[in-house]
Amino acid sequence: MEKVTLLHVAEAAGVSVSTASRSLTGKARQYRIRSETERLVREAADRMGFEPSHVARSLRTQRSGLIGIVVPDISNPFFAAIAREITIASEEHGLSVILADSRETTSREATLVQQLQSRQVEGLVVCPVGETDRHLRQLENATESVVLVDRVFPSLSISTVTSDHESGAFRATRELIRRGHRKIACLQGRPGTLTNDERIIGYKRALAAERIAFRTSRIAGDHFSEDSGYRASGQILDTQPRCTAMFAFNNQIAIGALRRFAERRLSIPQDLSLITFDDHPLAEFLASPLTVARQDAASLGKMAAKLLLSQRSSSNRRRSQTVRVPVQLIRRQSVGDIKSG
Amino acid sequence: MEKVTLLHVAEAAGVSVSTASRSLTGKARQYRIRSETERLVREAADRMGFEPSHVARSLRTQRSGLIGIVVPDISNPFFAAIAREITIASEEHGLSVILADSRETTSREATLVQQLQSRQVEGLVVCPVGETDRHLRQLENATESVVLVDRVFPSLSISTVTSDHESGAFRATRELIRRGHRKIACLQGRPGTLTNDERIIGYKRALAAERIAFRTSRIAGDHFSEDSGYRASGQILDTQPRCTAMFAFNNQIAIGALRRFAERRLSIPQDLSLITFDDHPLAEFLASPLTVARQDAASLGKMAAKLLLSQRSSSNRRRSQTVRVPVQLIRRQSVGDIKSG
DNA sequence: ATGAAAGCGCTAACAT
DNA sequence: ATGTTAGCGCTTTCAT
Repeated sequence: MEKVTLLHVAEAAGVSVSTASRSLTGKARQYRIRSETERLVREAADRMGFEPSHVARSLRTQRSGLIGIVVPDISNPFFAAIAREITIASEEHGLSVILADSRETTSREATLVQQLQSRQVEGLVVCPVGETDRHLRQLENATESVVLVDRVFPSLSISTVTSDHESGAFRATRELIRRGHRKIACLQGRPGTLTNDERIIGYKRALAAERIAFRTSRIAGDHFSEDSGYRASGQILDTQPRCTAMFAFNNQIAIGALRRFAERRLSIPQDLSLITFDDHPLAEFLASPLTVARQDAASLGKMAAKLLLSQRSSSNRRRSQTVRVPVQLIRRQSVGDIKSG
Repeated sequence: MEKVTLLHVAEAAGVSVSTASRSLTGKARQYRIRSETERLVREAADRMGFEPSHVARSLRTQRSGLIGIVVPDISNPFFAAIAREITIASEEHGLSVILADSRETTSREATLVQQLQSRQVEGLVVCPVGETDRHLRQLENATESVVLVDRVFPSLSISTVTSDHESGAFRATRELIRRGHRKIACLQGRPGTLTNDERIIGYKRALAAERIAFRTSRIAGDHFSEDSGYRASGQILDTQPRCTAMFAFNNQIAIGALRRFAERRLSIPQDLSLITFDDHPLAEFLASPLTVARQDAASLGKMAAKLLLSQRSSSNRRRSQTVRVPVQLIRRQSVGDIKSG
């Protein structure tokens, strides 16, 4: 099955490549192609199973019709939801999406971004690993439009959209405090990332508001992963036995903690309260339905798409915008009351 | 920021494009480029921020270094796991992956496959919606290597990998029967798909083995979706009140059923038993940890990658292979005993 | 109403 | 050890 090119179709239809091209790309009217001729070309193309080469077209037009998305973990429902919204919006604009998973690895993220760029993507959405922004600096003056989502870098002059992490964490922590908890541990994600550090700030602010001392020893964990959640919760259990509540900084971390609690036969909220950043489709059906600070992933995705597509068309490319999306506290049953005193 | 091409780099380094190309693509040795020259080119490229155009390269070499994956729903952990394994294996072979989500829509699937083909992908893995195979027939004699996964079409001469659905469903149903259930409903997926229909066969075979009559009225549902699971479970509850167990044909359907049960204040397994096809990372932490017929998504992905990559290199392109992956029954607590009599 | 031809950026014969 | 050039398949300007 050798490939059929436009030239083959043109020959079969007895016309030139230009006429063939114009007939097949809907420019027949514009170029006053006889409708009879157009029909001939279309039929030939169909008959021969012609598939235009997007590669050649992209090279010629300098447009790929492609949007690139890079996420740290596509199996995390949070990122899947973001990617989905961007995909839907892009398709509405006749663009297709290519999705890449950096697997929480900065070097892979750098490679993927480069690859996407050299595929001529017209837009690029990156949910960065967040560790460092060195490899993203070049995006500041990229030809394609770029949006950073979630673990963004405010120092870069690139449009960003992320949740209001500080306020979300503040409210989550305050919820715990209101229910009588004073010794609250954080199962954090990757330190140094905006999302992690802002959540820490929110947590501290809530403690301070109630004059509860902050203790470094109540913070554990190093990645936004199930494994980190598992290790961190074990560490807290071992070293801070008087903690009555834990605050998991994302859904993966929460799963790790859940695994640890199950292993130690600890039940929630009787033995320990748990509050989590990020909701999950199954969160309400868990043995103890999770109380969460819910990020609106769909809104994050929609906003990212909006910025991306508006930058693409209009001239406000160089104006980098910043969007914050509110976080919603959803009370379920994983937080219990502590009798004061 | 106009784009820097190889020509610019070559000029800056004071060499020809060919020398520049060879220096940058690691062919310096092969072409006996002076290492001094090579360094010059590399430095110029770095300094100027040269990004080679993959598009031009693909057009010239007729190779894209791209593998395409199409799945019906990337936010389903089952498909995410498959995609991940294929991605990992592909990257090991220096290929990058472009992932597309058909959102359970055949027409979108057809478009995506076409798009990927015209981007010159060297390999294509499709997890079809499964409704019809018309749009996939042309893949039988495609130039790139193709593998179908999950809801495959055995009638096509394309390599396929899928689970042993019949045996999985047989064992799931038998488990229910052994625990004393006789009136067992199926919350099915999309009828007509291989995975659905083979599971129905397994279910019927298990009933027959115990001389339990099969009733069409105990089958409900029409899609592999949460919504279908929600509707189907409602229908069964309303029309088949004496059913003591339900068999959900995938994890999404199970979530829908869970939602329905919660709404009706039905608890599992006290009021009703539930068994599910597909495991889920959170399945064990649910209020009633799910007993499941677990598909080995990682193996499915690995096998698909293996077939894909072996077809690509070797000459056994035209030999289409079929792989079946075993399904494992995992007993947790969502299935309870019914006293006989 | 259609054709010829240039050229997108790269690689790889084929020269030196 | 390096340069020249053809050409991948398409779109589009410029002719006619």
